[in-house]
Amino acid sequence: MREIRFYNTLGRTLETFVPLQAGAVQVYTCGPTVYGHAHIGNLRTFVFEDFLRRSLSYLGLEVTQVMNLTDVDDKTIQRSNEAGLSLDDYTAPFIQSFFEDLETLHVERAEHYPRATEHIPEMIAMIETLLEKGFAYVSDGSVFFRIAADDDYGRLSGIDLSQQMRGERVASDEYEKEDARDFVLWKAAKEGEPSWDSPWGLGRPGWHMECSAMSMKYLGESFDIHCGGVDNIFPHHENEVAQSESATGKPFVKTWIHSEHLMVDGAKMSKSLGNQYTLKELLERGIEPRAIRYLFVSAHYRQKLNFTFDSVAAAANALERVDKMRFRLASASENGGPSATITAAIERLGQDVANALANDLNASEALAAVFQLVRDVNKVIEQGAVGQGDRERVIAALADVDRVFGVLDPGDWQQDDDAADGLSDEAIEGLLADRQAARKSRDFAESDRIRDELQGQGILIEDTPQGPRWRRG
RNA sequence: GGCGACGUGGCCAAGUGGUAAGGCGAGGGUCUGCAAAACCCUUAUUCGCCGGUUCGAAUCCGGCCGUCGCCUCCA
Repeated sequence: MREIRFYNTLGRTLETFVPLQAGAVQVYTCGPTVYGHAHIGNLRTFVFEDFLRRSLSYLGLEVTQVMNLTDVDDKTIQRSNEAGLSLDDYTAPFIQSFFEDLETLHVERAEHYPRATEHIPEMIAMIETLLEKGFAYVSDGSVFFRIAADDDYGRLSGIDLSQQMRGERVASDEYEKEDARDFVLWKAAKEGEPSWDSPWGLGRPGWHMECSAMSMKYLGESFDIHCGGVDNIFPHHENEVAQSESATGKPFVKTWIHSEHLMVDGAKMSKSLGNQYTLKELLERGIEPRAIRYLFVSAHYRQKLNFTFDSVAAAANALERVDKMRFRLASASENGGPSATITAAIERLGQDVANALANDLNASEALAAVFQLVRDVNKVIEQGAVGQGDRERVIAALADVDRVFGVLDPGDWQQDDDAADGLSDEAIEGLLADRQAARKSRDFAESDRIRDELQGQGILIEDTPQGPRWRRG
């Protein structure tokens, strides 16, 4: 098996990745908090995690992925109250919307999507363990993690809180903490809030606790990879490490992989700038989900990616380059045996893609390999040297690497209504025949009229020495 | 203030000590009735700036300039 290297936030180095169990890999990915529709920044992260999942699988590992749904926290509670709905009724449409977005962007399903509200007993059990071991304390019906008891707190994020806040004893909100640095594991219920019964009275879990308890339930006390956006490094993931390792005495996560943020027009997305697009808003503006996925996948995950309408347009054009090669190939005639050039190009593609992915998911290099194939195949087509079985072999090679990218086959992204409206194949063939007749009699006004008519219907025509070809654009 | 990331052609972007991938865009050519498509060629002697290490640096070290992120619940 090829050596896989990842950049581990824990230690901030590129290191060889060796799964805890040979041949299998466990991945926990922080999911959405379902108080609203996901914005495209959230979706970049989810698409990246999908890319990671597909890459691991492509490299021969069996993946078990868990993505949590945070369906109880300050925001979900506040907004459900404002809406006059129960927590479940309030979050349900956003959960549905989240899954629709994933589907639109062809994100593969994770193995588990645990919901916080369905794992309260596991969280309570873990908090009890922390209390028993002296890593937590109860205060006014809430439970806090005692950071002073955790020697290596700050290992993941590199933040040294002792310099900043130790001993200040700040009362945060209405909760009383021993130390300003301490974070909440269990929040006592306030008036009118949804709550669960616990040894400390009615309340609800803290956010960090949700992820620790659910990841351990599905992946065990120690597992391979934990992902999330960079903003989660501190405090969320730092706190997960603290509470998890304090509870079990074992290493929690081997490799932490964090993806950078999506920017919009060069700025961080924010409500005030009005650049917090949802996927549905972009679709309404006529942007193809396929181009969005390509854009997200084409940049390195640890690099900020600037989303602009120009950049999605460029992404769409890049995809078109692959589509056009496919199109030309499909109508190329076979001459002689398999092309040695194509054999070599296919061999090289597989190697280059796998190597690029194994090197900290270098998507740009992997895609460069795809375009290398496109160039090589184009040349063979141009030379009329496409041989027996070459067309199928190239399509199969593309399909093989597309297990990772999930964008290369336009057929996968066809709108249902595409074939329904517009001209039938037979009608198009008929018009093309008319056009050929007009061309033959040098009636170019007529032939151009037919071409324009077809183009008006979204049918693209290409004339070749072997005759015209067409496709739906 | 603390911690961290980044600055590569018109735009996007790879590169982890050996002499600048790839995509978009642009220009020229071939082909074509004209287009379109494709193919070929061109588009960074240079990688923010200044020093240093080295036979050799975009890649390592130091300084400076600039952009950005995190610093208690935002992917």
